[in-house]
Amino acid sequence: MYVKKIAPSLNCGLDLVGEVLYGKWKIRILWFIHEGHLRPSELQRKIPDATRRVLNVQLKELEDHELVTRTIYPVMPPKVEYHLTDFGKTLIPLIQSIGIWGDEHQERLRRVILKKNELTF
Amino acid sequence: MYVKKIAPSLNCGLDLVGEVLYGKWKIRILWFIHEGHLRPSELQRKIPDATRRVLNVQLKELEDHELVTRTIYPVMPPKVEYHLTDFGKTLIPLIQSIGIWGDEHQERLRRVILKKNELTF
DNA sequence: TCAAATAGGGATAAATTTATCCCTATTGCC
DNA sequence: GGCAATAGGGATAAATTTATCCCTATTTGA
Repeated sequence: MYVKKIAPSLNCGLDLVGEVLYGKWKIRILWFIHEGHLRPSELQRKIPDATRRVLNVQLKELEDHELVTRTIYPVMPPKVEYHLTDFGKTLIPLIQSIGIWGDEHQERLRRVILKKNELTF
Repeated sequence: MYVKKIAPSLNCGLDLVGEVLYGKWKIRILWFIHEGHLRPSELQRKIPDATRRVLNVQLKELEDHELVTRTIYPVMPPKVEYHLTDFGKTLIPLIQSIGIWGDEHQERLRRVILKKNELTF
């Protein structure tokens, strides 16, 4: 496991949120769990651009940060479900607002993002 | 300048938001500009944990993404001001909500973040 | 006259995050 | 019997992001 060398900034609310939500897929993971995609394999299908490995890593961090719980069912083949904690649920309205903002400004966002990258792909 | 090798995911609103807000200091930069800290040197004083260099880099990206404008005053010593664009201003309510959530859950966030890192520092 | 403030960029190193690859185990299905 | 689905972890490479260091220029003030 990677061990940090630089202490995080924890000065204000925004810093703290950054520490737990900063991760390429974390917000989407929380959203899809909220939508009822509870099992790792379902999440992977919903987020095909993320590798299985990185989903596991980020789920583990979300769990450590008490935003989700992990339940293991002792069956074979293995079955695991993630659920939002009450704490995690309090983030849903925020994530929803962010998603709505992104959807509303979709065309513009797509344009400015591609403009910056157009030489690349 | 760094050129990306992997195409970004641009499937949904959340993906798009991620592309423009993902950056260690971007949200805080937007917030402080909103608060009236318009000049690079002021921003640096507000965010001492970020280096001058990385602030410049992230401000440039925010400008490319049309969230802020950069105004150069032809005076000496140089004076530059950043302002939110109308587009950028539409993000402020979201950022405010995020900050409030972080402030409200400050103790808990601090605890879970430090728990994960306690072996490190 | 020298230091500090002002703004910013290039080159490179370091830190961090993601991706790739491979391995474990069990059950049901063809 | 072999293959897919299930869940996940270790080791390592690659990608990406941040940090460090140094350089340009000008004016004001000590």
